[in-house]
Amino acid sequence: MAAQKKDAFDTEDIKLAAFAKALAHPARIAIMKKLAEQNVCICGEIVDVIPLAQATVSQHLKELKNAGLIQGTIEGVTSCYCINTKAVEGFDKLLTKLFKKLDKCC
Amino acid sequence: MAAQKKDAFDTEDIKLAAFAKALAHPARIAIMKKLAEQNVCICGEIVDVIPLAQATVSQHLKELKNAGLIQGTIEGVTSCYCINTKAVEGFDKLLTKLFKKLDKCC
DNA sequence: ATTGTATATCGTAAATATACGATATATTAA
DNA sequence: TTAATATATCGTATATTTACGATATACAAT
Repeated sequence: MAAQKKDAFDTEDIKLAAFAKALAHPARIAIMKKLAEQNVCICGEIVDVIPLAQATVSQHLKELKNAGLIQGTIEGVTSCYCINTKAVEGFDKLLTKLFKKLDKCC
Repeated sequence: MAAQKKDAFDTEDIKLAAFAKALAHPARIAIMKKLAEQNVCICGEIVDVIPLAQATVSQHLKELKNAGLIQGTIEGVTSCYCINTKAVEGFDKLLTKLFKKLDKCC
């Protein structure tokens, strides 16, 4: 029985694609790196490092947050972001699984 | 000396984002998986497995090709695609580097 | 109370992505 | 040669993304 045309995508593929989409912009990669470097959650120094307007950076932060890759909490007048390790691990897991498949091939 | 605002993104971040973008759609994840499963390069059976019109699948294939993740060659009336292992390895390398950073944090 | 600062959100313009039917192209089969 | 088949490309509609300035919000400092 060969693989048949389905009427929808696998949930796993959708999840992985969503994670990939979250990283599909250099600004968001740079944000993740910055958050990792800082080790502890940092706030809007991110804006100072990303070559985009404050509003745009805020938008990118929101997208990473929506994807679950980062968390944000308000601390007084500032906003603190940090990496959501759990989610990143989930992402890593899905990717490793994919790459393992890819390695077996060709 | 703190990190300063740059006028552009890191080349590496741009590269990684482009790879991520290539996988930022469930159809393209599914295509990669299918190509990996088939082990050898396969042709348009992909169309039979992806829940999208032939033209749309062709478009997604083109994007994966443009990103360098797959290669395509014409074999008579059919078209054969296969995974570009070199590129996938490059992607994996960049990602591993990123995730290593992320793991150190929080 | 007023001012300043950090950040999010709004409104919006422009670019890109997604999807599909229709069509073009190229090869094989009859 | 003609017909059938596989696939790419075109044209196009719609949705989403990206970016920015302007504005709102909310706290801190004066």
